[in-house]
Amino acid sequence: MSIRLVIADDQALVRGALAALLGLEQDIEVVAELGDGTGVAAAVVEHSADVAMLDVEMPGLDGISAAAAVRRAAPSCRVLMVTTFGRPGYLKRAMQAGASGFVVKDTPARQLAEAVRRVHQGLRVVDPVLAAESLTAGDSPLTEREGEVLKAASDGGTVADIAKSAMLSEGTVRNYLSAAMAKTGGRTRAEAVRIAEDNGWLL
Amino acid sequence: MSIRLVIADDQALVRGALAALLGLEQDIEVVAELGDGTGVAAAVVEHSADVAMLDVEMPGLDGISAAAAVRRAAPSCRVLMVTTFGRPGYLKRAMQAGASGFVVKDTPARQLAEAVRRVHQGLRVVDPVLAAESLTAGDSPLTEREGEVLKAASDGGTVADIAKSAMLSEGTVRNYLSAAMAKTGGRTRAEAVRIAEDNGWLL
DNA sequence: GGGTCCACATGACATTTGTCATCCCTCATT
DNA sequence: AATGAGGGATGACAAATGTCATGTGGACCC
Repeated sequence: MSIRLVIADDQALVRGALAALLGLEQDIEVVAELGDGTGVAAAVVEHSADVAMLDVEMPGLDGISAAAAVRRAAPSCRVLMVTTFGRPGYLKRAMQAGASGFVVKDTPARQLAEAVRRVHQGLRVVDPVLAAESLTAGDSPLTEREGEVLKAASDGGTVADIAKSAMLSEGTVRNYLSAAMAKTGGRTRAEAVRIAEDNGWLL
Repeated sequence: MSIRLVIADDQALVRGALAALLGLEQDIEVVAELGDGTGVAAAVVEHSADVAMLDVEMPGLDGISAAAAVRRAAPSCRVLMVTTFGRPGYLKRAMQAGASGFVVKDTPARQLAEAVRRVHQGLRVVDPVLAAESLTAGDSPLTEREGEVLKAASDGGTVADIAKSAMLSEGTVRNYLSAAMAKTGGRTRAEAVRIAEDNGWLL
C-alpha cells in the first residue's frame, strides 16, 4: 500500500520536479499537484491522500492557512511543510496550524522521501537548525495591530498611505511604527520591516 | 551522444529534483551539481559540459556573473538561466552576459528538457511573456552609483549608514536617492527600492 | 572648443519621521 | 474596585529625509 501524496507549490517547475522525484519511490504515489493553496483541502479529501506537502509562500491561500484547512477537512492526513525561507516564526506557526513536519528547500533531496515516510508514520520531522533558532527567536513581540501596520508599511508607502489603508489616524500609525521599531530593535521603519520579515513575524 | 549538463541552484531540494527529473531523459546526462555560482565555470571545463543550467539568485557569485564566466571559460557551452522571479531586467542582463535561454520556475516541467535541447542546438529559448515585458520595461534608468546607493539603502539603514558604506558624503547620498526616486517614480526611498527590485535593476 | 552626462559635493529649506507625554475607552485579570 | 494591556487619538518637538540650486571636475562626443 503506497503513500498517497498531494503536492502544492506555486513554482510549476519545482512542483513538477518534486512530483517526478517522489514518484520514483516505490512506496509513494503522487495523486494531485496544485499551484496554490485554495484547493488543497478539497484535493486531499477527493483523493483521500495520506500526506500533503505544502509550500509556505503561495498565492491565494498561504501554506499555513492551507495546512489548517487540511487538518480540519481530513484529520487523518499529515502535513509536511516545505519552504524556501527558514523563518523561525514560520515553523512555530506551522506547527500550531497542525503540521507534522517542516523542512527547508535547502536540505538534500534524498532526505525528502524519507521525510514523507516519517510524517506518514506519525513522526515529526523538523530541521534541527531551524528548531534551535525557533527556540531562541521566540514569538513575535508585536501586537496584532502593530503587525498589520508594519506589514502595510512594507511596500514603502508614506504614513498617510498606511493611515488610509488601515483606517487609522496618522498619529496612531506613527505610534505603532515607533512601537514596532522599539520591539524589533530596528532604527528605521524599513529596518524594522526587514527584521520582522526575517523572523517570520509578518506574512 | 547525450547532452552533458551542469546544474547550479542554491536550494538543494530543487537542485536535486531538477537533476533527477532531467536525468530521466535518454539524451541528457547530469555531470555536476553546484550550490553556488563560484565553481560553475571550473566545473563546466572539468566535465566538458554542453549546457549549464543556472539560477539567477545564488550566494557567492550570482547567476548572471557566473554565466559570463562560463562563456569566457568555455565558449562552446550554452547557458540556460532558470529563475524564480521574472524580472524583466534580469532577462536583458542575462542575454548580454551570453545566456542562450531564460525560463522562469513557474513554467511547466515538461518544457524544461525541451529547453535544454533547444539551447544545446544553438537555438534561443525565452519566456514569451517575459520577453514582451522586457521590451516595454526597458533598461534601468539608474546610473551605476544611483543603483549602488539604492541597493545599499535596501536593507533599511539610515543615510549616515549608506554614506559610510559607500564612502560618500551624506548630502550626495541624499541627492542620489532623490534622483533614484524621481527616475523610478517612487514617492519614498523604500518605494523606489521596491520598484527597482521588481524590475531587476538592483543586484 | 563647446556641449552633455555623470560623479561628487555643499548649503538651505520644507516636509516627513520618530519620540514622548498624555488622554480616553474597553476588556480581562486580580 | 483596582490594575494592566491593548486599541485609538492628539499635540509638541527634535531629527531625519527629500528637494533644489549651484558648484567643480572628468570623460566623451560632435
